[in-house]
Amino acid sequence: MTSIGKHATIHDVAAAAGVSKSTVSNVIRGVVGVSPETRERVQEAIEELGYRPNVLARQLVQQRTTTLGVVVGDLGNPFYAEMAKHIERASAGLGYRAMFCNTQGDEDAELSGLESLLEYRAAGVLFLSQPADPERARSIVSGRLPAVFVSCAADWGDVVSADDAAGAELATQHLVDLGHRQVAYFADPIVEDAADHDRQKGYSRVMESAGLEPTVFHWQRQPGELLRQKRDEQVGEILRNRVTAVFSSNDYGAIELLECADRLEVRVPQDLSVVGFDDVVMAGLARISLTTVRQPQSELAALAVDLLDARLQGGLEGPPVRKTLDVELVMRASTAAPRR
Amino acid sequence: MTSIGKHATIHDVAAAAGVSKSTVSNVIRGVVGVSPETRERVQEAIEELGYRPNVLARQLVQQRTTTLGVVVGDLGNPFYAEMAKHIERASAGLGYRAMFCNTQGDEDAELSGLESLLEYRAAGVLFLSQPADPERARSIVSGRLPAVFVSCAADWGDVVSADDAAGAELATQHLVDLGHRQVAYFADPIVEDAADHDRQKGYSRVMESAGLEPTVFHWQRQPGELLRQKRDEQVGEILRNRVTAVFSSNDYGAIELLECADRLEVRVPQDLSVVGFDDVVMAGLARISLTTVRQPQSELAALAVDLLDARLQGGLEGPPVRKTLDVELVMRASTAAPRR
DNA sequence: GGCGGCGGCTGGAACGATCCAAAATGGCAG
DNA sequence: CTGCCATTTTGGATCGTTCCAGCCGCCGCC
Repeated sequence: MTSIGKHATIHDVAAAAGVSKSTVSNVIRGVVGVSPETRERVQEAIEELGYRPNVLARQLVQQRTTTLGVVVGDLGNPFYAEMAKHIERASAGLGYRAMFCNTQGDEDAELSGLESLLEYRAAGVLFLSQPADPERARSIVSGRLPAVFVSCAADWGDVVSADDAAGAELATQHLVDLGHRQVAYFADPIVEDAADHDRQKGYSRVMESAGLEPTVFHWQRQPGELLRQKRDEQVGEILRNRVTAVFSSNDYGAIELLECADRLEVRVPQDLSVVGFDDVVMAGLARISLTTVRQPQSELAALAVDLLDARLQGGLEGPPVRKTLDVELVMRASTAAPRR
Repeated sequence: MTSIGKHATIHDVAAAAGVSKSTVSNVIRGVVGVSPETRERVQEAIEELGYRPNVLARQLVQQRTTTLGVVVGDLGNPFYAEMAKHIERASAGLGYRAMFCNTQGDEDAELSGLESLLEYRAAGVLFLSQPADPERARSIVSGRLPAVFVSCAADWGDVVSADDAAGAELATQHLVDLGHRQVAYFADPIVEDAADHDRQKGYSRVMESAGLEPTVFHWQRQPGELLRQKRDEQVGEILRNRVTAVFSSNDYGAIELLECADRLEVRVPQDLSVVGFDDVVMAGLARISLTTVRQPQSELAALAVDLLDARLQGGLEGPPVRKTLDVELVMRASTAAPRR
């Protein structure tokens, strides 16, 4: 084996069809002004040789690529994996190819990923999560490539996000309407980014206008997997503070919370109501049945790619743009009125 | 904005440092025989201009790329998403970049993805799931690029997989040891590939040597999302057949089964024991707590990339190789002895 | 019959790197 | 002062495309 059989070039096709390479080029690009017979002959030669144009050479001479860099925090997190899928599909739909950089929240991985994207002359960059090192990321990308932030934010690129504040208000209001007075907010366990910030604000607003006191908790960030016990302690702590409902910055954290509750034999929703944010597929499983705020994932992805495309095509100029999509509260079995 | 600020080239650096482009090339490639002072000067110019070598140009002249194509069925399926993450990491470790093609089980998407990989002159292809159209995939890839099949199989490329048969035996034996007599096998809902086949064989072997009759079920394949009701009917059907335990081809299907059971108010594990295969992260959640067979995902990924690297470096020649990794039974709360 | 116009085709210069052969430089011995 | 060798540097060919300017031959018109 190992016969990595060399690829046919445009010259080979030209020779086989008895025309010049320019004509072959005209045929594959579908320009007008090639006679039907010639076109036919060239197509046959292409078929015959299994010729595929070399994208590298094309992009080199054209001075632009159709590669979109996608920086994603953790493909193991269902929300990101689902977003990645949608981004990939949206990119392909507009003729782009997505190149993923999974950073695992690691600054070095993020930086080398970004450098690599520059070396590949990516046409633009999509951030699916707040950069771990925003300053360096900015200095590497800004001014060179257009950047779009999806479900996170920075002032040096376009932003596409769900209406985080409104979603948080829906979620919090839902808990307040159920009769909860002690409602806590749990920040994202990994990165407390702009999305997190807006959700927290929405939460606080509703709490205050209901005359209640907002309480924000932060997961104890620990390296490695040892955080389980730490988390149980934390959750035990908040329950002792007579918290009866929690709004978590996202489903990932909410499901983590359900885990803790199960271990501590705290019943959900009887002893504790939980609301998440994202509506990942898992949240809809009967065993999880998490009340949450649905983000329109595929619309977010499509809009983000459209925006990047507009920047690249020159259809959009000027300062960064900020687009917000509506969200929706999905009520499931993790919320109920507090026990008297 | 839109100032997609042109990238500096090797010429710009050469001019800035007052040397020839060859010298700059020598510096960035780290070849010996460049005087320290010159090296220093060039490094400064590179820094100054924010220069990054153009990978496209390099790969064009070198006639090889470091791009690995990865064909994956559904990034929304946690097993694939987790594998994708590991593949990405393993690739980066050996200096490759992964390019994902999410096919969503669609033949057209798969074919255009593969064509695209050829156009990018990918160095090799990794299949994370059996191709939807094996014949065409073969004709496009085989003989041109080395291919590695991870957790699936084909005779025209190297195969890296968990010991599917042994895992299936562990799982089935576990159920038999618990006292189950009516143990059914559920095939993969999406693709019944080579991995599925081996698992089924392992299941049958244990059943027969225990003097029990193997019963294989196939999920009713339906397009769209209308299958929920269909599935409930199916599961109702098998329970009426007095099946007390099910071994599912993978966790995805097993979790689907748990869903049905919950809807039908069939208690797991009291009325029905369920074992999966893969040990996706979700299976370990307290709410799911699925007994399953753990596949060593990161080892599989690392081995697959190593193998592809060996093929590319010429360290491995000859006919396709088949590597198998050991698996392990993880006992959780979805299995118990049958009720009398 | 000459000539302008046009459709169809072609040659060659880019693009930005690598890498080899050859040239420049410099030190030292005869 | 010359010749020789080792070290450092350089020019140029090359990779596979795109795309522009120009060429060729044919047709019709005056």
